[in-house]
Amino acid sequence: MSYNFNKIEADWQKYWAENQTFKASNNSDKPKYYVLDMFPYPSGAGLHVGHPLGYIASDIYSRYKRHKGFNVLHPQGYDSFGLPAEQYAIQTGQHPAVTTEQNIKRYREQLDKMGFSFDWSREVRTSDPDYYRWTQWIFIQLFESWYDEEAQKARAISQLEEIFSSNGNLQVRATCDEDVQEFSSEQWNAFSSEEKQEQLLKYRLTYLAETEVNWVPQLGTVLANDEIVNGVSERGGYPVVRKKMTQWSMRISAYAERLLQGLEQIDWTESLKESQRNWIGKSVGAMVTFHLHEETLKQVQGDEKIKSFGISVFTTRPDTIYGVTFMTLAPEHDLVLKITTSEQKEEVEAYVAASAKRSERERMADVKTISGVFTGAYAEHPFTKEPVPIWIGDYVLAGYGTGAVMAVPCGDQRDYDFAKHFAGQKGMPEIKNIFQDVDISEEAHSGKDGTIIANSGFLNGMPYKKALKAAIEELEKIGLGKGKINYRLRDAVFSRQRYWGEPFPVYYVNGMPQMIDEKYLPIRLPEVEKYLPTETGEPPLGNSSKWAWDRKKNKVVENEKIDHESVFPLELNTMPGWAGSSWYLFRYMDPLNEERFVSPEAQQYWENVDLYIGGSEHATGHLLYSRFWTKLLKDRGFLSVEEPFKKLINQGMILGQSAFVYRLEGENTFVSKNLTEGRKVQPIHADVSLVNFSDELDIKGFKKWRPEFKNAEFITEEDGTYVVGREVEKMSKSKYNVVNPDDICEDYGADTLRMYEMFLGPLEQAKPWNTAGITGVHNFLKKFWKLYHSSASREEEKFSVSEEKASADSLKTLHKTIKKVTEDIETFSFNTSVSTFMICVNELSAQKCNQREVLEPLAVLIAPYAPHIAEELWKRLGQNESVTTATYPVYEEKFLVESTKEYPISFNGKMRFTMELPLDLSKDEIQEAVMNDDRTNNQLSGSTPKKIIVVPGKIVNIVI
RNA sequence: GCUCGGAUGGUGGAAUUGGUAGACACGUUGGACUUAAAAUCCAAUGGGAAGAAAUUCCCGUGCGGGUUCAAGUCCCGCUCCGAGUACCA
Repeated sequence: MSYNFNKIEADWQKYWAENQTFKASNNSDKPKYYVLDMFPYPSGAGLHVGHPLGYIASDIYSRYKRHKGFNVLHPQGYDSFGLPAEQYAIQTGQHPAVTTEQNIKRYREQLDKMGFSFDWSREVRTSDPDYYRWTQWIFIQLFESWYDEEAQKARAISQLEEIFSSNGNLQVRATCDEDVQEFSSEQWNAFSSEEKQEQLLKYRLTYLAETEVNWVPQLGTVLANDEIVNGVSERGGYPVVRKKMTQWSMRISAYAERLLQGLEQIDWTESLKESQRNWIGKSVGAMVTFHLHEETLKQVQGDEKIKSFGISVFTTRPDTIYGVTFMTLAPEHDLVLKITTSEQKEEVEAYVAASAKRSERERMADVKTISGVFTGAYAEHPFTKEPVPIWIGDYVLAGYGTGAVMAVPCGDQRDYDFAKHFAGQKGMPEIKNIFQDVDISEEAHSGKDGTIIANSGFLNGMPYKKALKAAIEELEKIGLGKGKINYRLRDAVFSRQRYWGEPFPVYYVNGMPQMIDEKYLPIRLPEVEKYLPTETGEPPLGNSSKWAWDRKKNKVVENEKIDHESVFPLELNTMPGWAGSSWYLFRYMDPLNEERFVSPEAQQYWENVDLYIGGSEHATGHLLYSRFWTKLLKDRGFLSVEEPFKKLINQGMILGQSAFVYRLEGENTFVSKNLTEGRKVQPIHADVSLVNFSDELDIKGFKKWRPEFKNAEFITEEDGTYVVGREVEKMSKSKYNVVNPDDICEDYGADTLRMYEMFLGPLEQAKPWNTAGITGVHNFLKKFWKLYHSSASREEEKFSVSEEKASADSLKTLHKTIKKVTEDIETFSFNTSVSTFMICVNELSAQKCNQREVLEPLAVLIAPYAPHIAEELWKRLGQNESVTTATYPVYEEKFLVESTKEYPISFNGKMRFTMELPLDLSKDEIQEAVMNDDRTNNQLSGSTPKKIIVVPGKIVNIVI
């Protein structure tokens, strides 16, 4: 029997399923290893060959670890809440749960065909109420937590209440809203319970607040910053506008420092860590208060707050404070209209109005244009007490720092450009230079090293570092500033005005949010007629007639029962896509637990993910949020680990090879690629399945493909073929370049697909898919199969393995292969191990090796890569148990010991010939042997070498 | 602009961390088997020059320098491509 991969693969997939071969146990004496893939969103299009790349790599590693004696957890599930199913529901009325279910079924079929060693008994789906019950529960934990900056951890909100009632909030160092008012214990205790709730909300790690959000009208929802790319929505590419809305937010900013520091402890790629560092955006500097100047104070008479607080700015360069030439406020800054003089009023108001109208996108697109207006107002320099003119300009962002900057043109290029642009105008003084011996006539001096501060009072003569420290100390002394660390990381908006997501376990009493007791979770998604927003503009859940909470009966009841006494309205928003994916890794550890999201025993056994494989597009979204939730759950005592993913590898994208046909403009005639020159043609995507390996189009198939091509004419090459153009693009339906893994499995088998995907190139690298190359891998597997079989005739192939001793050459080949493949797996260089297998099989075939001594370990060695063929051969070798239970072969040095070496002999660094010499020769002996060789004399042609370098075991180089 | 990657035959990609550049595969060409095709097997294949031939020589890892007996690999300066980020004070 020849290599019948379809049958073999179906048989073994069935065997694995029936025997639960890959079921992981939570009790084992073996060391544990947890391998996780980023779970997929089950889209309607199914999987294409790009998706499994990471799954194949993680599967190889999982299988390898099992052979190495580890108890491996390798689960899979679905991120099944999400926008596409809901958009589809809006168009067709089909319930998202129904389409999601169908898509999952299709995904599962596709995944099963590829022979993955997933423990499906642990499958999770984020849209399953038994799962999102715990997402809701975690939300409640966030609500019941505050961040204690003293202890650098989250604590229970009840402890905060105790502190308030005994000491007020004056001594509390917590991460909270900016506008918290100060209160004593007496004041706190006198608050009504509603007032108390209102205050606590400013401390909770998830809170309801009116924030400026990214609103996408076309999607009818808000999105978080990481879901916006280049000013448009990541999904769909719709424009984003700024809008103030009351939304749930996550106080992730509390964890900024720990999220940053934690990166040092984990084994992720440097580029990924760098993305997170940039996103967190730590800058160390100082807050400085500029009081308003006398003249300006008169103007804001009566506003005591402004009078005493002035304008605060954040700066990373307090050492340059004497270089402050002016100040700039963001146009949205609260103070702008209050301090503007009547003279400047008209101009300022016009500017504010104009910049409010500009969208984020416009502002971003147009960075070069410098604009701004003088307010007519002046602040007072904290040290010199001199007046400092106050400007507004939209290069200052309202959302970062305080929305105001002290402008030091001599040290900051943007301030410099602004100053130069408005030089000579009213309110723009000469640029102050406070750097010793530095020329600033052309540009600002932003360097720090070696710079000496001058013209700066007490800072004169100090280098950067010293001046920085001295300035902050002095500011603190006079009470006008203090050292401060600022982060770019914003709190994350957590509400979505969508249907297909987790409902919040929240109802409202007098507008104040209340958590539903965890006993009554899950709060299930209600049924709705329509998935669009309501006529009054409320989120889709507003369409439900049964969406109210009965506090006495503790259940969801009809809206008409709302009386605000015992029945209250429920939250209409749902949670964002990243809610369920922020903690799913822990659920796999204990997926059926009905008491907890994960039991402490299961979690402490599996700890966290040892190896995580997925795409780099989640760098600042999912990967940051799940780190945040893990830290919170650890702080609150529910987890024993600080980080979710110890090691992370990003797999590169597999790109499609689009095919193009060239249509003569305005005609239905297509010109073959090599004849397009000089003709006006339009390239059109053709389906890649209509093109063969030699880029020739199946003309008949093309005519049938789409009705408009039925009568198409073709100008072909001389031999009658039509050649298409090729281009590498992202794989997508609309480009007709999608290659389906099912078809590959059908034609070549899953083992071929698995090995070919690995063979394409390094895991992390993006690479184009080219089906043509797959025959190489397929032929390799056929040759591999033949090693274990004898063929008397073409049809008759019998299993045939000899029990005799293998030759030294064969053992050497085997052990060389074991060594290389093991090293490659450990370093995730799967592409080179496939080549190594090919070399091995080529060598063993040439040696006519068929000894069990070699072929048995070889079957185990290849099992992680090509599990089906390995199982079949293992069985034929007479084994009763699955090959997955076999121990990994051990490489033995003794088989590789060489006695001679083929020395490259080079002249002036260029290799001219090789010489086989015993390895135990000394330097001098080697030199002698080389110098006595005729070929050496030939190369020298009479001259004497200047120098001879001999590196025993490596090379000989003769310098002439 | 900044940050991080990358550039090697017709193609995908190897190269023990300074030591035989192009492993392995695809493609191409030639051959064997076959009535024929497919499949399979064998051989050649970085570019160029000389030779009947074995063979010999020159050029070659994006570009320009450098270090070294020896550079795809290390150093300096550029070009191009990709990813992330974007007025972050």
